Amino acid sequence: MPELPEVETIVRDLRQRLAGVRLIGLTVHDPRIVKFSGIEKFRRQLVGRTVTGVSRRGKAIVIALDEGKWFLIVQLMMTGQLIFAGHANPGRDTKLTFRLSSGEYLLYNDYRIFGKLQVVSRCEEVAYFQKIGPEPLGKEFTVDWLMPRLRNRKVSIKTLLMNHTFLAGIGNIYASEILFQSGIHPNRPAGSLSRKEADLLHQATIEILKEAIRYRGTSMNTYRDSRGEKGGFINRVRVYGREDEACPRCQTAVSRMVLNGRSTFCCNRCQH
DNA sequence: AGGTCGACCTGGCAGC
DNA sequence: TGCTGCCAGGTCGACC
Repeated sequence: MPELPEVETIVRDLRQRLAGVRLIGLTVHDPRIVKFSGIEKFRRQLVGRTVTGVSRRGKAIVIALDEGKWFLIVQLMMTGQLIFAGHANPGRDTKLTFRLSSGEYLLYNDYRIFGKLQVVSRCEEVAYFQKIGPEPLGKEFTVDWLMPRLRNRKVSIKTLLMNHTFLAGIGNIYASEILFQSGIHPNRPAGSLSRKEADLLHQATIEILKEAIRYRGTSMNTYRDSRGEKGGFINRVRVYGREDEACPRCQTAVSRMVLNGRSTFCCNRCQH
């Protein structure tokens, strides 16, 4: 479900509402969501600790506890949600309920149970952090970084954009949107991009992600922010999920194809 | 090494 | 109505 803009939206909200808040209780409604330790250990690692910071790396939420002695790492994967509630009533998909010292509750919902929550003392212990590439909105991501890394790659540029060991945080929706914005066809071998095209791709990546954060992300289906609200970028999506609708640039029908097993949307006339 | 594919899960929906 | 098959925003490991 959530990609970089959605996770960033959630992180900014959590930072406001969780800073200085103590976790005073934890109810596990579905033990299958506790995957990295036993339930009792998981509870002991969390209950009584105070949130001292919230940040993001790739699509993972990093919640610092007790001045960074511990970290709760949350990967929402496809269908995870972190939602504040004024009551403790779990919904059908609620897997965890945190009771907060602020009087609120924080629900972890996840109907497919793909999500991962783990408590570590050092973030480097998390396998995902060991392998992901740079942040697309960070200083390291420049055309000079990008260009040599495209060279000789035969994989489609869309598949490469979604590869988190290459670049962190871009998933299926934004890969299609970024390529439309760049005028580059998703099918193009990554190594075939010219310097000019790499430049367009670099610009579009930053523009689209920033715009999506400004609109609080995209809700195709299950994404909700920490208030339980949908993301506003759904109204600004150019091609994703718009098969047969008019391309916003040239009015040609948007086409859908499958690349690497994932739905991919583009305009065959605007994107080369 | 780089690239591709299925597995992990559940539920909604289209089609018959 | 009720069944079947397909689809879904991510990540990992097995395989070629």
